[in-house]
Amino acid sequence: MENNFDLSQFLPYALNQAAEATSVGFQKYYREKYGMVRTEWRVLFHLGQYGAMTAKDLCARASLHKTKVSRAVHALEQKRFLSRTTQEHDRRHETLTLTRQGKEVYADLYEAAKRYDAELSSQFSPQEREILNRCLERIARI
Amino acid sequence: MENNFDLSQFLPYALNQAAEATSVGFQKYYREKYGMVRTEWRVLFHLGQYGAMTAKDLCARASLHKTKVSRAVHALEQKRFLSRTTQEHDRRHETLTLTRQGKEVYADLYEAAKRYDAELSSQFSPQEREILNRCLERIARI
DNA sequence: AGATATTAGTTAGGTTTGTAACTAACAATA
DNA sequence: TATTGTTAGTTACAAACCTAACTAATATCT
Repeated sequence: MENNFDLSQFLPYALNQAAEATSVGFQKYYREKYGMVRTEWRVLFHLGQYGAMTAKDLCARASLHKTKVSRAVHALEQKRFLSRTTQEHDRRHETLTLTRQGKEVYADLYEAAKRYDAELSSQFSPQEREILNRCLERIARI
Repeated sequence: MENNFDLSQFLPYALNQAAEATSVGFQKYYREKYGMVRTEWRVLFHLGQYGAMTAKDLCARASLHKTKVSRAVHALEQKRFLSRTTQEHDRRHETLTLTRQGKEVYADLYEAAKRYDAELSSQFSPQEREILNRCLERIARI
């Protein structure tokens, strides 16, 4: 068994370590300021970026399980960050929309994310950053 | 607010999505074959790659919390994949060592990981792969 | 030596997650 | 119009997790 394969270079492992390392810093922000957990942040961000949609759409877009989304939506509703309206033509669907407050929170987190990302990016050359993005995107679509 | 910053390019998010995507496939393997969960796999791999060590060392190396390690060690002990021996000179420390069976499992998972990694890597040029590794390593050390 | 502090690892209690079973609304078929 | 199937979203229960408090062993200080 040749020893050419190191744990630290095993892609799933390296990705997890890196993801964990970067998440911690940002998590602190939305957690302390708004009492949100990761899934809630994701749901909020998706709604902020792509506009109102159903929970189903959100699941597909964010690769989140429907139970996770269901709970996050409930939590965000309690915080008055979003509201739901049942669709008339099919009462099984409900449209999720950010409230004014939700939009404000989104805007704040958006700016924070941009700053945080810029800070992280400063560790890379433009070429590295470009390749990194490209690779991550490709992997996510597996 | 310029729209030059997309969620899918936010590093923590992109890393998490990529990590999740790659983990699923491999997880299936050690889960179904050995009934192991992620932390157990990590502990086993660290012991396999770097040899016997204490739980404390493992925490530091793998960036895992001591409670997670404690439980994983317990589970792996139950499965007879590792054994512990209290150190004579300081009875608070216990050395974790893979059993013969543990080493066999490690060897199997090692080969599986290598195959899986090769499969993933086939999606990248050598240059991309090199830069990706380098970037991930740098991020993990934040 | 005796009191206090530190360290390695475990346990406990509340929270979050994951899987599976559920409800309610609609669709399709007979 | 009953029956059966499908779909969007929720709930229940068990497993996993996090934080904090704990035990036992050693180190330090007086």
